[in-house]
Amino acid sequence: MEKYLSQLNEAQYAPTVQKDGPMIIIAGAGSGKTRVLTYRIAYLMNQGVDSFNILALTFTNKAAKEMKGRIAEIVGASEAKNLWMGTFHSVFAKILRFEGHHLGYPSNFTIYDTQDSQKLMGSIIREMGLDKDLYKTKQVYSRISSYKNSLITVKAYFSNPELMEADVMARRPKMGEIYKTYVDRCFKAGAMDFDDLLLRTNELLTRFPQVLAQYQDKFRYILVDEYQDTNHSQYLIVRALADRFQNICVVGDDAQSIYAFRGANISNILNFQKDYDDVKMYRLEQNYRSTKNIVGAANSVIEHNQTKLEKVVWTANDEGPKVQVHRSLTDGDEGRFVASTIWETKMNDHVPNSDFAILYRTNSQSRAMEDALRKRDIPYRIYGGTSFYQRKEIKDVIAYLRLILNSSDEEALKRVINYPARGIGQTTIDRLIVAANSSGKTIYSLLKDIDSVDININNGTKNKLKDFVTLIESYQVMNQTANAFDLAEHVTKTSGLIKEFNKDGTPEGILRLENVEELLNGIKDFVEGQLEIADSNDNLAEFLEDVALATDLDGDKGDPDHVALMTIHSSKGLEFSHVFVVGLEEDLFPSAMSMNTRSELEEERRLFYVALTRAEKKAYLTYALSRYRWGKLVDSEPSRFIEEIDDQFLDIITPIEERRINPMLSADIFGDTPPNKIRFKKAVQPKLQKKVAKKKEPVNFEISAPKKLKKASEVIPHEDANSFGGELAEGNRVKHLKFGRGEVLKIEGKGSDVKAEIDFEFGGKKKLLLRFAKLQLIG
DNA sequence: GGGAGTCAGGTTTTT
DNA sequence: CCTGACTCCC
Repeated sequence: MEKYLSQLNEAQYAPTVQKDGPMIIIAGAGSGKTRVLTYRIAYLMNQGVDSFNILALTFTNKAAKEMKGRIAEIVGASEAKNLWMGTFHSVFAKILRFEGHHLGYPSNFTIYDTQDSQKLMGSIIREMGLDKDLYKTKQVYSRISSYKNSLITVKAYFSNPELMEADVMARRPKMGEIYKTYVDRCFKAGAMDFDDLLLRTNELLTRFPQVLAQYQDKFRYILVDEYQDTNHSQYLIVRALADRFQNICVVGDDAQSIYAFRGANISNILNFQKDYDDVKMYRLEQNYRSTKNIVGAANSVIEHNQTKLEKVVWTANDEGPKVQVHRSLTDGDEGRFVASTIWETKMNDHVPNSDFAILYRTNSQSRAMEDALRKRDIPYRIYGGTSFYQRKEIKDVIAYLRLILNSSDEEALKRVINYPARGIGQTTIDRLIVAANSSGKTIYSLLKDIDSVDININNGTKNKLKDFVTLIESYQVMNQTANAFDLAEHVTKTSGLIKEFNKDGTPEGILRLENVEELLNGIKDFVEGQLEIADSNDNLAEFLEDVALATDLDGDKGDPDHVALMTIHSSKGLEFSHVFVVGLEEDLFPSAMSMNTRSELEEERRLFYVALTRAEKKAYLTYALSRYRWGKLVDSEPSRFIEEIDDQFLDIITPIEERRINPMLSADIFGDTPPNKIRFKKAVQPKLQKKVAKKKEPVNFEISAPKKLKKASEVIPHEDANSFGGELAEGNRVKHLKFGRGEVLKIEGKGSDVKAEIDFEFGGKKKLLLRFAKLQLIG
């Protein structure tokens, strides 16, 4: 243990070895807070605290897993195993499995994900006959979610005239009724949504003092990471649990609070000192991660925020290269710049792919990056976005499993009752829902006894429903003895799912089958992993819970040497030696949706701060003058955040090729106006933009279906015939009007069909038909 | 009831 | 551009 403690600096050491009492650690980016948390837990155990008595709440399950691994190295794996570590959602889901019966939930309750919740709300809105344009599912969802996260139950809602008034003013007078129906339906389905996992925990701890006492006694030492991103519901859980022993350690950085949109309340961290007596406050201000230039740039940005705790993040690290700002013409060019920079850096510095991260504001930006990376054969992985478990085919399989485990699960039932098609149509389902609502029974229980239900369904359909029940029941019988893997495999084969996916021989269909296969492998791994721990057959429930709460960050499979692509939100807590923050444009970052209030804008700024401080050695900030949005090329302006960075930390680059193409740009960039103050938009000539727009196409050239090949020919300049004959050879250096200089990598084809694959400095690798390409040999 | 074809509408960010 | 909801015909 001593050996580990000696690795800490003074500021880190003090909070690590403060065993008891409430404490807050304000930890600047890169200041080693994970290390403090890890060693602190090890230290507690070393001081005789039972590992069963420690609860650590992290932001991702991956972070928990990693931390557990580190702790295991120090105190031994068998001890570390007993620690309760994980996200709020996963930890309290586990507790609710044990204790949910107090609240009337079965232990095998389903966890509804966002999609399930929204579908249910959508159908409630439809059933109530409300105007779906007025009651937009997503808006209703976020409204209800925010009630829940603020602990406004249905009852509290109806006893709060102000809330009801607000919804009436928003022309949604039926909000309360939707809320009530939604909650009832979830309950009847034996389902909790994400917010319920916290809300119901609060309910449990409030209504059942003996349960509270039990868990207070269990969790004598509580640690909360990323405290700045806790919402009110989470805050109350922590307060309740920590109330007895007050051994509560929270770690966070107000400057990195980026989850207000899902109810995170920055005042939780700002007011922590008022919540407990005699709070010890520690500050970690030395950054070990990044260079002076990166830290300086990040500091100068966050300076612009009004709401913040005073804190000076500094570093003793090298100055390092300046933060590079790069302008591109389009998002496609931006991608190519990033890809070619990665490629060059790899060549020059011999660094692995995993040293690079590309961070963006919205998931949709990944596309252009992917295309460019693929063209350069740079391995990458996208984190977040539509995660594996959200794919339709995966959700289909999961829905069967959910229904087997909890036949009240309405959303699962609706998903699979007629998929694959078995002659049970919407009309039948609607009638069943009506009958279920009026009788207070679940749909499945009606189905089980369909003959005695007075319902307008013909006998043919009734038989189909009976067959469906028989099918599910046969699975349920199997589940009593078989393990989750065998069951899942059996289900995919016998339900007709595999057949359904097989039906279309398209590449997408094959991909779907592969995904299902991957899911089955995942279940197998899980089952085998579980077998080591416990010999229970009841691992299906646990698997489904993991799936529901899994983040894409959690499982790191495949070749670990890849470039990481993710949203800035997902990148929180991670670090990379080279970081590209792309799409730094007004309306994109800061997002157009977040510029209405100062606090929204400040959150965007904190988000930018998070992005920048992920970088250890070098950061690139890129933006494009125009970008494809909904398939249309849209002009954009550089983000205000670039301007906000102190010039001394920046290195503003304009690609040579761009200057050559458009002299006006170079006039701007080297003119008297400070480069980062220029709005470049007007300097771009419309004509140029059109040409650039066409360049978007080759992106699809190699990777897409054959039908798109035709389009690619439009891209290759063919106004004039080729200026030179067949003397082009591999290794030649050539010059192209648009793509600049390049090296010929390969020549293929013959006659009028000779193609050359050329790696251009501006535009990357391209295959050009020599017949059309205007190439010029250069020395 | 099912399937193919059409059309509007949607992008912040996630457990 | 892509997805899902809707419509129309078998």
